[in-house]
Amino acid sequence: MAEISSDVIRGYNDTIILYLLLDGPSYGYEISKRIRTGAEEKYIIKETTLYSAFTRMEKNGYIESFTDEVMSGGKKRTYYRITDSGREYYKAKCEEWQLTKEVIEKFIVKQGEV
Amino acid sequence: MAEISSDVIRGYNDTIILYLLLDGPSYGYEISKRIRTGAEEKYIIKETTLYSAFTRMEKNGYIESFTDEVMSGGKKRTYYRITDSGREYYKAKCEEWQLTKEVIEKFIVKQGEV
DNA sequence: CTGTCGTACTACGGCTGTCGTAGTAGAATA
DNA sequence: TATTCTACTACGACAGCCGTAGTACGACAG
Repeated sequence: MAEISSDVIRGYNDTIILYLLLDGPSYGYEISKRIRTGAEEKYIIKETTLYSAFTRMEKNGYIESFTDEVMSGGKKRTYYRITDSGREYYKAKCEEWQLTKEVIEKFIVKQGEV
Repeated sequence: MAEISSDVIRGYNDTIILYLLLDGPSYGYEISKRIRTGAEEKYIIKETTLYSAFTRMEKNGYIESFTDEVMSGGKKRTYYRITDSGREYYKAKCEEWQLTKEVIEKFIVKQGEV
């Protein structure tokens, strides 16, 4: 049974997270679950990957964080909100994806005999 | 102008090379040019990336090398030939690609407003 | 009342593949 | 005589993913 390529996802984890933040602010644990269900269990993001993506994207100005007052699960939730710059980045990534896909598919054989 | 994502390609350079070797043995410089033209100049593989891919794939048994007797361009050409194991790997990668693409596209908005 | 599961993270270090830079070497072209 | 093209090789840096582990609280089962 084929697995997702984490080397492809590599370039798109940030994009996936930003997509989910378009609906409004969210936090690690929830994003993680929404990725899993959104991908129909075919892709489960690793916690470390997810949280390091948050740190990186905040540094780059694509998202902003704010902390919940209430404790949830023994920790304070850190929420993230997408910025305008994040929206632009997301858009650019979507365009890039179309191009990248086209290129790769010139070298991929669908179902045919190899 | 959007550029190809080298973080996506990362997982597929090996696959692209193997695809080109399906036609018969070839060598670095030629593969490089065939990638560039095959991708309509939208993707140009870096030499270091290409040659390190050869080394890796030979180690993994996906390709075999043999050296040309004749000198070409001041160096002896090293040809590579795909193995059965390489063909299997290529096939698996093609299937993986379909799945990965599906997953990513659940989080990508086409042309729509963001 | 003790242990496991779920929530919600943080820290650290290793690995892989890509990439920049640089060098070698001969033939061909200007 | 110099640049371009061919055909590589070596070295080291870097980014992002991932395994492992630890912290901390509530809820629920046995």
